[in-house]
Amino acid sequence: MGLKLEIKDGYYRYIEPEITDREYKGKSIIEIPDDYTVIDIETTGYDCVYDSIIEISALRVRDKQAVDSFSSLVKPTKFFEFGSYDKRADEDDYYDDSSPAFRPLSSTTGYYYVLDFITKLTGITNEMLDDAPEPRDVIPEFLSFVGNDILVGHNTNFDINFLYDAALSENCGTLKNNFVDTLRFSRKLFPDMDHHRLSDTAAKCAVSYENAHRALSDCKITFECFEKMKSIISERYSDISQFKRLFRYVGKRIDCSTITAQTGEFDEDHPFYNKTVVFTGDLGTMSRKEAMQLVVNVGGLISDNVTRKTNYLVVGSFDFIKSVKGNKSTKMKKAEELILGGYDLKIISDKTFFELI
DNA sequence: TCTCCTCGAGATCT
DNA sequence: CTCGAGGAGA
Repeated sequence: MGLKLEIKDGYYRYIEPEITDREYKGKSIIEIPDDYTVIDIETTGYDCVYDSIIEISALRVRDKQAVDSFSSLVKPTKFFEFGSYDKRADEDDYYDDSSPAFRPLSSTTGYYYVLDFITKLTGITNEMLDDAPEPRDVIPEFLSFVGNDILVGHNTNFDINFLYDAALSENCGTLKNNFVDTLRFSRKLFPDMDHHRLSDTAAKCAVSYENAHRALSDCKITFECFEKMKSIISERYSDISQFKRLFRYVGKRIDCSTITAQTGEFDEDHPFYNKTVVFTGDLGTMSRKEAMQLVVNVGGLISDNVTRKTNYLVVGSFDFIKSVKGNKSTKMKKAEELILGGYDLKIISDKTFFELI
């Protein structure tokens, strides 16, 4: 969000989006440490290129207990020219000219830090930020407070990116810490929940959500949620490796054997009756599973791979499948070989398939 | 059957 | 960002 312009030396200029690879950034890890530091920031918006950090907090935890905290407002590095265009101007919530928070920061400079909806959300006003410490002072303090701890937060990647970039631009060290994301934990532990926002997770964990949306409050909420989730993990799994397995990469496939006919009677003259059909590529309007179901419903057989038993290869589009070499998939090449070898196999387009079915 | 890759869809952070 | 779907290759 925010305008793509920055005021410098009395002029404004457009900010070029910088592409940073954040090469020293830590990894999102699945661990349940008893010693760690919870972090949270408030910002002027979602976009770390156009928005600024306005508050940083951290809560140090030792042996499952909160033992120390850090919290500071931060003077924004980017700001808006008063009255300048913003794409969200049409949305009522974002502007309220009568609100004191909307007043320009200074009548002489005529720009402001936070839009009204951020003040409504966090309670942080332009006036508060006018007196806030500079990032060149806050960022080093923050980095020294967290040290080498594992960082914990809800969707922490958001915070880490802002903080990493801030450390980079203030030239005061690098945020290399690995981090644990309570959002990922919440999704795996409570898969039935519709949403896994911090508020939802707190409700599920019976943690008070009062005073939310100030950085230190959110650290405390996140801390309590994390400890609660840790105890649920200990109850539910005999060791952490079982829990970690939930996050393990699994190449999920449609299990053909689970797709069975929804009717008992088949038309034995149907072109797919008792024929083995294999799909390759994207069918567009229909998912592969649905297409397989149609085949089985007319008495056909389905399989994942082209073999000598295959009778039809249905070819969808490869437009968005970059891993296909030279416009032909392995299944297609194999089918062509088999046809040359005299097997009863036809390659048909998805369009033909839908006509036949 | 397993792993790695790429893509799109959907969700979360302020 | 994460995750699922699906192609490729071992």
